[in-house]
Amino acid sequence: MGMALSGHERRQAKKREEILAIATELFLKEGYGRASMDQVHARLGGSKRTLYNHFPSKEALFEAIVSRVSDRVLAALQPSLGDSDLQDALNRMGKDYLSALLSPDGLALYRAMVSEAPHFPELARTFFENGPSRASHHLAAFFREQKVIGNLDVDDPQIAAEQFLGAVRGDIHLAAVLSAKKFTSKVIEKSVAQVVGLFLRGAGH
Amino acid sequence: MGMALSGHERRQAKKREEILAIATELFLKEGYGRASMDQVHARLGGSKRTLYNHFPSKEALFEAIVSRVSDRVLAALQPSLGDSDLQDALNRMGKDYLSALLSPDGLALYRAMVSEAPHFPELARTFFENGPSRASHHLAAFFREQKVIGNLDVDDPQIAAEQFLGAVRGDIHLAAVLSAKKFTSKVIEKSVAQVVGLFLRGAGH
DNA sequence: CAGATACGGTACAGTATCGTACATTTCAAG
DNA sequence: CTTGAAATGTACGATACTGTACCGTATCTG
Repeated sequence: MGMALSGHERRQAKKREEILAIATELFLKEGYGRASMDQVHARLGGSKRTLYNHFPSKEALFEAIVSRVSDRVLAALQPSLGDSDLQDALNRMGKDYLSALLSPDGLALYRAMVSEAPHFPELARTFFENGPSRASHHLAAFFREQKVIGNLDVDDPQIAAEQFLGAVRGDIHLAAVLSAKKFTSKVIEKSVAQVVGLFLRGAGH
Repeated sequence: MGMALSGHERRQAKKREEILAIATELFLKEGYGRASMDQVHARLGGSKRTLYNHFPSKEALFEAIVSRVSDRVLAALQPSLGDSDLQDALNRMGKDYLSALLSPDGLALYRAMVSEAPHFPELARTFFENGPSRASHHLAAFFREQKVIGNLDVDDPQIAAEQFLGAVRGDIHLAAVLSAKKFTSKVIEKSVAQVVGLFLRGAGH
């Protein structure tokens, strides 16, 4: 790894980044349907041919964008489940999870995937696997550990994890997706704390 | 109510229904952006002018569609919380709620609203108020009753209701939205049952 | 320096979009 | 039967979209 890049390759990579940066902003803001290659080209300047040299079609450009933003957002979806207190771990985990979902990129990515899933089934599939599914599996593994130790008593850790995260999303996530209204971290923390409280009373010890 | 309809009014109303039926199918299947007035006109037959006489613009037609489908779907979101056993009531309620969300119209409506919320903020607002918000308020009222009776012990019934419904949705709803995969009622029932079980252990008595 | 490669700028094809115009025809009411 | 509203059929504007063609310029490599 770390292959030396020739001048042309560096130049090409730089243009590619420039295109992706501009197109990402536009696509996430306007959505796939309303964003146009002409708009990308207008903000990018230069020739339309270079744009189509880097990305042979609008779909290809969209897929590249989603792939990049996914990596950026979904990385924050499997936060540290440290070895501290169980309650603290769940609280921090829930807060990080919800914060990632409510970030501008998180919301835009969610909208884009829900909107275009029927036309990009493969993309939707990998999004689900690497995003929500991965997050719940991560938490489920933690639940299994805690179950072995005896800190937790749940039937099916996998389903429990999915439902814990669902409860954390609550109505807040959908409200944010629909209205672009901001939620303070106070509200997030309080909501998460109540989920954790109820969950531990139901499954703790 | 029950105003006598003249012949012209009946005729007009019938055409309006015909347009709405065709357009609803198309818009829910293709989404607002990909569906076109020309497609509606092609399937409808007749003149384009009549189409535009009933609905002055594509946006107006979309709003009428969403309003109708909302009424149809969201009616099933506040199912009966009968006066029977608490556990049974929650199970039946959760199953009805999730079934409505996973119905073809429920999924299509959800996709449409998430997709177009930025461009139809007013519509998105009423959708949220009459849909998810109303459902959680309905359940919260039930929780308050049960709290008074002493069957339930929750801090904030409203938040508890939102989180209960969020847990019921779990990952199933998103998976259905993204992949159009069907879920059997067996899976739904089992998932709901586990939520109810955990919830009642945490907040019961 | 010579040749290859990427980039710039503009024009264009071909199609699709929303919405309108206009002359004609069906249909219900008085 | 007369009158007026609703529906028809089809042709258009005007614009926007994706993707291509052509030709000149700049930048890196050998």
